[in-house]
Amino acid sequence: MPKLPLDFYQKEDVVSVAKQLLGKLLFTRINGQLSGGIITETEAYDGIVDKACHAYGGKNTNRTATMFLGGGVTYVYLCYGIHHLLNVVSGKEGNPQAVLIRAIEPTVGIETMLRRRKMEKIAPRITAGPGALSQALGIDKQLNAKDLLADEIWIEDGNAYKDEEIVATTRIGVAYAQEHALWPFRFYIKGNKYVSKPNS
DNA sequence: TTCCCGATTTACT
DNA sequence: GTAAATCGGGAAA
Repeated sequence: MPKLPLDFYQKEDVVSVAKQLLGKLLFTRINGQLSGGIITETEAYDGIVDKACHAYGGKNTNRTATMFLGGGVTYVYLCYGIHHLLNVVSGKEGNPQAVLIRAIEPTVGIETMLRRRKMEKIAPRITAGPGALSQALGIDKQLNAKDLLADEIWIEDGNAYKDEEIVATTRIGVAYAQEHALWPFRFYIKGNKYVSKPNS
């Protein structure tokens, strides 16, 4: 499958990008180890107007500078001192929008993922959840601000899902964002097992 | 420089 | 169901 083109990421509508990323194929090649799978769950972070977004209010710091880049690069950061979270930056340069990749369904390099996660057997929890997904794919801060059209981490075209096959609900872990925590910016594929929280 | 806290996961009680 | 792990960013001083 071909990689997604730059203009896919540079659309200004981050919610639409988040929905379209469902069913696409995310891959990493770390130290020659290829692994990846189908994106099953995403969340949108809508730049300066979104209290849950790190760049809310136009906050541009060492960390958030990555989100101000043009769409088509990664934004990886450490959360709770333990977990690396993978985002895809979208929108035009200067507009700090991003899509958090929360879960994938593994298709390639499953042995590699099992080893990284110290698991013996495949189970949905291997890549269901943003911290778990990053660990399985070998993602850490070294992969921040990488070009998604290069050969270290990239996304290929795949399935497109219709609205009725997508569930839209509230984001997770952003209660501090007050009323914005209620925005239905989390999307996942209906019925898929590789989703970070129990379907409801 | 100090202090507080997080876009989470996992191991316990 | 609840809590501990763990470190770097960001705001205050």
